[in-house]
Amino acid sequence: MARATVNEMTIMAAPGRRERNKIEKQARIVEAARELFQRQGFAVTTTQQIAEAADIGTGTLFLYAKSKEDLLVMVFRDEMLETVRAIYAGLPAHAPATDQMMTVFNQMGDYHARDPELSRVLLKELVIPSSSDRISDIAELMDAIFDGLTRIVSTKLNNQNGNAALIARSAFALYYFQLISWLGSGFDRSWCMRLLRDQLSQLMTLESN
Amino acid sequence: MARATVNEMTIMAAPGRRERNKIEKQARIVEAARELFQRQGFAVTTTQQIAEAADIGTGTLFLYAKSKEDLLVMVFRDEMLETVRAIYAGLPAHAPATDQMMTVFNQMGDYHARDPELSRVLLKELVIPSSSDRISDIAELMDAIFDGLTRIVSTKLNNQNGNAALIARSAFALYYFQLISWLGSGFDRSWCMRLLRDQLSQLMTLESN
DNA sequence: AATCATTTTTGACTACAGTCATTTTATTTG
DNA sequence: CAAATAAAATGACTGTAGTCAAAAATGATT
Repeated sequence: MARATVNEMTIMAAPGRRERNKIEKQARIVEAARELFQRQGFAVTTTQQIAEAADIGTGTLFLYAKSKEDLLVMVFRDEMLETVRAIYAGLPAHAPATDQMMTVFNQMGDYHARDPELSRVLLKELVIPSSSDRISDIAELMDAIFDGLTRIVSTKLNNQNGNAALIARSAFALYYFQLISWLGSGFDRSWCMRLLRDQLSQLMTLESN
Repeated sequence: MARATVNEMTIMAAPGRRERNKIEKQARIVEAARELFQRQGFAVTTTQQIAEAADIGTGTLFLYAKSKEDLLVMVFRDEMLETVRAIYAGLPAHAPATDQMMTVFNQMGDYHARDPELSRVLLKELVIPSSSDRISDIAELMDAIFDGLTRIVSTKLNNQNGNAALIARSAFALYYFQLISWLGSGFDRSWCMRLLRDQLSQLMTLESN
């Protein structure tokens, strides 16, 4: 009878009402945070402002993000994944491995150069995340980058692919360190990039003989 | 006469009273901070507590450190420099370069393992320092590490030393990234170290042929 | 529909880092 | 030595991130 029907609907919509509300709310929060961080900067934006813009209570915000910094990672997460994929997609196919890698890293650099202030805070949080949720998010992002690099390395490599993964990881570590030198310690960007190129080409020379 | 004598003394002690007070006060602050951070942990220690333990006013603290985190870097600065020098001094002389480097990095790891919680906060601050004073401090520390690594690399290397410096820098970048993976993202320490060893030996193989 | 149980939201509240106008202390000058 | 100047210290105060006990919303059960 009617009862059964109602139950069915309830069950079908089960991962529904509440779940969807949460997702939609989370999206609102992230959007509000993005807009405010980008327009005003991280430091001057208050969590109150974000909560207000997302039309939720102060306390609610911290059910969705562990901290203000955590929020910043949420904001960047999708955008960075997207960016990384776009970079790999538009890669000149038949260039030497070092050049290809430098193209990737330069474009990632461009991305951070759009708002160095914000990227600085982000980097701090990427290094030591404040929640385990964020650790997985970051791992996902890094894996995407690793995979791309591994592909670049292995196509240019005649030997086993166990090495390719290791080299890709090394390449990323080298990039990361230069990123920190640039954004964190104020070294000149192009100086860092030149150094990185030297390091990468050294890394690749080893394997190509 | 008396006047002349007084003037002389005043002049001789000129880089004196005030300067010495400041230096002594700074030392008291750093000691107080060290003791409290190590005994209680960074998060639960308040700047009030530190000021009180150093026997100064709340506001005075921030004339000597730009922030609570800055204070932590001050605490670690000398101790780390010391540690690094000790590590290099006690290095087994005739081991392969990779082994020597791993000895260095393992001992640095031991140092951080004593208080991972504190090292986590420290690492965050090393990556993006909050004052330019600290940038120089950190640069000094890193240079000390670089120099040692460069020495290791160049003794084991037949070719030019321009390469040695570059390799040393790469080696450190690889270490840094594994340190972050371990302390920041919770990867297993020995897993990170094994990976690092592979990366380093790959790096060194390149040059030895 | 009414009741109960569970999950989610809320904003008043707390604790604390960092600031700043005022006061204290050291140094210089007449 | 006293007055004037400069440097350093101070602690009451502010703004804000994050908490938590109470309330509202949702869903289940009869």
